[in-house]
Amino acid sequence: MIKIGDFARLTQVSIVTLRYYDEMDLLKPVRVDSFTGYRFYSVEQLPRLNRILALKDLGFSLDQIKLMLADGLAVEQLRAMLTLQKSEVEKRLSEESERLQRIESRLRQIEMENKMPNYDVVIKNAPAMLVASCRMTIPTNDQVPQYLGPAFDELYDYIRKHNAKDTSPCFALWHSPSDVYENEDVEAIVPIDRQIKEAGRIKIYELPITQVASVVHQGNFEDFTQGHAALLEWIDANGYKIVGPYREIYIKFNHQNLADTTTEIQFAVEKA
Amino acid sequence: MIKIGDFARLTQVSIVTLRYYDEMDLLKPVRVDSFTGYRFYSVEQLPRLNRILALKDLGFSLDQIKLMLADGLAVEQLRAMLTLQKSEVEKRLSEESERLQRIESRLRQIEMENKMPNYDVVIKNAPAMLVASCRMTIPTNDQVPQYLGPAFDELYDYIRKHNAKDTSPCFALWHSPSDVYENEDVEAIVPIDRQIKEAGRIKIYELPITQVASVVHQGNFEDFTQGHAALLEWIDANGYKIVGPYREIYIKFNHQNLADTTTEIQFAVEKA
DNA sequence: TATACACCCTCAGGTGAGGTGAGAGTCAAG
DNA sequence: CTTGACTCTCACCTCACCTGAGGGTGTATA
Repeated sequence: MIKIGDFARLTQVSIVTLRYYDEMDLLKPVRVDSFTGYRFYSVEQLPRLNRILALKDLGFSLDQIKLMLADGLAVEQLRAMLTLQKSEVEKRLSEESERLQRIESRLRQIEMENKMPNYDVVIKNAPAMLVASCRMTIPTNDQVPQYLGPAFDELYDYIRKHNAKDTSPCFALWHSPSDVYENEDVEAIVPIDRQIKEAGRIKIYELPITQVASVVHQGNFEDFTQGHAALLEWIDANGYKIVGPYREIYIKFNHQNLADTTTEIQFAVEKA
Repeated sequence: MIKIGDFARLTQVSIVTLRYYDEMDLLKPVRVDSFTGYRFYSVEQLPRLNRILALKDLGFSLDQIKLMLADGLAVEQLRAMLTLQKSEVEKRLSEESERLQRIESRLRQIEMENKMPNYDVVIKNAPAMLVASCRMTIPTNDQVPQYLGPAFDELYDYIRKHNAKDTSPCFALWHSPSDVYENEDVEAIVPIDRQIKEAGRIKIYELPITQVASVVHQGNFEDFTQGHAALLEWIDANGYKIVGPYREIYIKFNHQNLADTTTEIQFAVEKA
């Protein structure tokens, strides 16, 4: 019979933890004095406690450990739990190593520019949505506004006429690679709230969910290339690769004042 | 002015999280209606939120992020925080990879024996303690009991006579390498609660804190070699190396019934 | 026998980064 | 005026413990 303090010293496990394991039914004292409530342990409990600690060291939760210590658990189940745990640790491992990569890349940027970078790249999922779209070929890059403006007007007119509504900001999709500046294959898109029929060059379809790397650009359209470049650099430095079209989301657009503009730019990416 | 739900959709951050960031003073809505309590955000807040998300992705806590977003923070401090974070991620990375190693080693063991291994190895710190010790050379391995028994008797007699008390179970330290079975250099040790003077072959000193790999053996002394072997195997399979003496801690010893015995065996180790 | 001191108990509350659910108020469209 | 979508606050949950308050227990010493 060993008092909790001595057992704690013996095993190098804190008294609080031992009481917690008691409460969780993981390791019950062999005897609890019904008058004083004192817990008494025995050396025979050392192997069980050590198994608990060893499994905790493998990253299992206390609930899982309780399961694994239950009698009558088949070896097969044990093996399955270990295999599962192995894959989870592998996942965490790769997450941490990507994190490390991101930190190092940001440190390099700070070394070079001697300030916090202007753009923060975020990985997120562009949700699936129903859209009205209008796809076209634009001869030269500087004609993009002349082509996109009317296309969006046409789309908004069309969906209003068909009693649908836009659910979020409109955007453009570049299907051409990002280093092509002639005869670009561009799609003007407005997300809408209900299925309507197609007409002429206006198509209605469900855009699937897509993982994207994104940055937000504020201010003049002309500085756009900076954000664009920062995003491409980040994608490259952090081990992603571009797997789909480039999006420009017109979150806030002010005809009067082009400097008062907010645009999100995104590339569909995957881990390389 | 954007309502919280739209802002959440736009940024792919949950409403609950946005409210939490408001409460934490990380990202305050630009306006809160004083009557309804409705929060209103603006597109100008997107870059700040994206910076928060990017830093969170680097593994920083919200408190740290708040610091990093405060104006007037020098680039030097930023760099320092990133460097610190880098080393912490590196630590976590190596912890996870050791964890993975341990899981794999246990899986291999299960494959081989088709059951959960009998011994669980635990890494812990043997605490620093004041001890009375008696070191000797034992000619052959089978004479160990004949030498250790009287030595412990002598030690317990001595400390009782000098008004000290033992604070935890006695143990033996093997200073010879574990593959030597002749003229072994062994030290019998009893931890005591106060400084007393030395006499003859009895030495009093402070044993320093030591990292050890340990297993508990229950039952017959003869099966001892199994635990011993399991421990050595584990140390090898998990990337540790032995850096100090081998300990045998006599947690429970029963002269009448040698099968009713609990012993902890430990090797001083370090990560290889 | 009084007291000092080391132990032990339970219970409440905290950690981080949100998630869940209840109950109630707000807003726009039909 | 009702419906349905949206928003608010508040309280409680997660996990593996840790901290502290307030009080009881056990043993050695003055």
